[in-house]
Amino acid sequence: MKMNLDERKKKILSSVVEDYIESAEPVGSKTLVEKYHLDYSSATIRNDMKILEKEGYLEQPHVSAGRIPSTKGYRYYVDNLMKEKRLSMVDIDYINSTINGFGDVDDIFEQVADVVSKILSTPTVITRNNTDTIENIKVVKISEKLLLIVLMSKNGTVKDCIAKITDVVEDNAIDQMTSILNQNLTGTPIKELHLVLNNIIKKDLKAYSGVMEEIINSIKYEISKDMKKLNSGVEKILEKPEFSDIETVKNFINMISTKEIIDSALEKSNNNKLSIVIGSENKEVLLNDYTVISLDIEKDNKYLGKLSVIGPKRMNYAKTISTLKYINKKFNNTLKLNSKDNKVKGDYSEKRRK
Amino acid sequence: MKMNLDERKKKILSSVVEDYIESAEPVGSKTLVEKYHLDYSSATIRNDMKILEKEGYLEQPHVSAGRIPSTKGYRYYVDNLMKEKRLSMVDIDYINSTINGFGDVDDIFEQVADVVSKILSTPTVITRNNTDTIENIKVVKISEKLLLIVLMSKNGTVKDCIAKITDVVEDNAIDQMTSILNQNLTGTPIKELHLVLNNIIKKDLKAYSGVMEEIINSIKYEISKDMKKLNSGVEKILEKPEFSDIETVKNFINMISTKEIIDSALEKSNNNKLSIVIGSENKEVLLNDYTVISLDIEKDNKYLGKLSVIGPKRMNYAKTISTLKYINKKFNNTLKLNSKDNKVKGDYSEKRRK
DNA sequence: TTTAGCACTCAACATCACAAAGTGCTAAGT
DNA sequence: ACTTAGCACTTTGTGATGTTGAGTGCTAAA
Repeated sequence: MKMNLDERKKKILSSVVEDYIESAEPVGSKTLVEKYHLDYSSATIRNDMKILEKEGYLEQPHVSAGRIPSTKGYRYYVDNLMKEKRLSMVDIDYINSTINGFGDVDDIFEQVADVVSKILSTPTVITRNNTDTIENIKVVKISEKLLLIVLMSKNGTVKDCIAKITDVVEDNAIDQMTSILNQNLTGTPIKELHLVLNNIIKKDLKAYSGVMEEIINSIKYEISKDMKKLNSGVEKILEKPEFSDIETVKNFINMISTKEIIDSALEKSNNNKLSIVIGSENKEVLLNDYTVISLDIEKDNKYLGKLSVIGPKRMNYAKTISTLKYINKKFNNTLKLNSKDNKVKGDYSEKRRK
Repeated sequence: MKMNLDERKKKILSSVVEDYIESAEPVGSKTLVEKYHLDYSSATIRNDMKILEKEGYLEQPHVSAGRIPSTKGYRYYVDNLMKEKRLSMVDIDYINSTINGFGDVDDIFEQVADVVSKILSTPTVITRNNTDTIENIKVVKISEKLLLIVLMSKNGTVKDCIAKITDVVEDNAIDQMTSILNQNLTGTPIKELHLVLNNIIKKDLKAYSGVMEEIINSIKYEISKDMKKLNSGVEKILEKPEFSDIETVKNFINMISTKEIIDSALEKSNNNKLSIVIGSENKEVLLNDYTVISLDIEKDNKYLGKLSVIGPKRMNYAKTISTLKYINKKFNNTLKLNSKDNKVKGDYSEKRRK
């Protein structure tokens, strides 16, 4: 049930939001008249601001201060008032020169997170989708006592780990183990791998159990590494004026260091590819002063993971959104480039999918 | 030219350091008499403290405050007065249950850094030695369009990366490339790999240049990833009272986010395996309020890297040192365990060393 | 419906006084 | 010659008080 604001109120709300995003100071009626060329007197603006406050779009820190946007105010601004902004050439160049397509999907995620963090001066978090499934496993003997195990996932991530073995293993034993692993694990979601591995060791592989146990333990260790990665950018966000209070800083650092909070922040909240969760829209109370903007990364309609930006409610929504939209395009191109190569000159991707 | 302190002065200095480490408050003469059972009046203590201050062991924040240790004071304490403390059973258990020996040397470094960070509530930094040399390279075809390149180093680190290729490559071409890579790269220090790779591509490998270029680019990307890794623990250190000032917090976060500063902090400063650099002994000015304690990790007299702890000057030296010493032992056992296995039942390590 | 004018409120800052902690020095004690 | 009691002195921290300035809400007039 959204109130229909008249044009003047929209202009006022939008100006308050934009001024506050820029200055971090409560915005007064006089500032608005002077800076935003509203053709009304400050008294008129004041009346409207009062109404906007009653309707819940604005808040007043105290009676003799200007107004700041409420969560509802930011929401209205983002949904109805904000003008899309083109990303600057500098930023575009920076993105293009940094995303180089080396490495697997994981590596590209990290490169992207790093770029975004730099452009927006804000911490970013990568969440990889753990519903990804195992596509193929290879075991390679790299020396007498070391096996390299390579796990390829359906969505193009390659994980690998080293198993140290104590017994001498014949090449054909390795081949057999590899094929048994593949028979059992192909199609298994990575997050269930743990269970399936335990079953294998009990059921099928008594014969090789010594070596197999090493292999399985190594895989377990590898997949236990976290799928979420905080890409710092913390040092920059601390320069913003909302972090002039020591408690805020500590709470923030604590928050982004706490896995559970980040988990909850990044729960999928709607079906948009670009999700914006503002202030108190966050379920997690500690996040109520922050905004989390997440971009879902997909490939061939498969969800690969997401890239999230965490900042104060007073973040530059327009720039953040245009950056993420550009990144999305870039990401698709980088991934598609890989696929196209495969389709044109060989058939890695088809093969993987069959 | 170290002044010889008499017993009473030693006791006073040691008590001031220990009380200040515990309380973070300047220590007064009365506190010393009461809490540390010095059998002298506060006036006597005051006289001695004055002398200790004149000699540079103590400082006074202002005239009506107690004393705090100077860098020289901490140094004297660490070198002459500190009593070694056994690590608690809880901590020992925690270390033993966490360091599991999975993964390669890199992984073990990370596990160790994580444990130390938790036990000491302090940020830790891992520095891997980049004078390590390439021992062996393998190229494995993991699908039509993906090659896995495995780099094994002399000191037991395994790095690997994926190369996406566009041309079909025969198995024997891969074998040839592998052997050319090995001929050229074996013995090359990792930090010079970059240059050598450029030479190879110019000189030897025109024939495979397309594929080879992909391989080489992937290797370059992989080795460009940083050898230093900050293992957070920042959230805990911020709770310490020295971080009640907002500027201190920001400077600290900035400092540990700045690669160059960390680099300089970790420069080898002496020949001890356990190096302790206190406050203004740090070359880097921004580190003058902090102490960096680093443990060199070696295997068979080869320097593998180091594990460093960064904290306020007022850190718990005794506990930090005993933790690191225990970690050193643990680390050696874990590495030796690997070697022993190899010696007893096969010969991976000898082979690698020949 | 808009606006000028004005009384009112509140945060932020400065000023002041005072208590608490701890020193340095002097003079007396051992 | 060393130790100590006693006391004046210094400085920080805290709370009380006053002042300033920004910005509002309301009233009454346009």
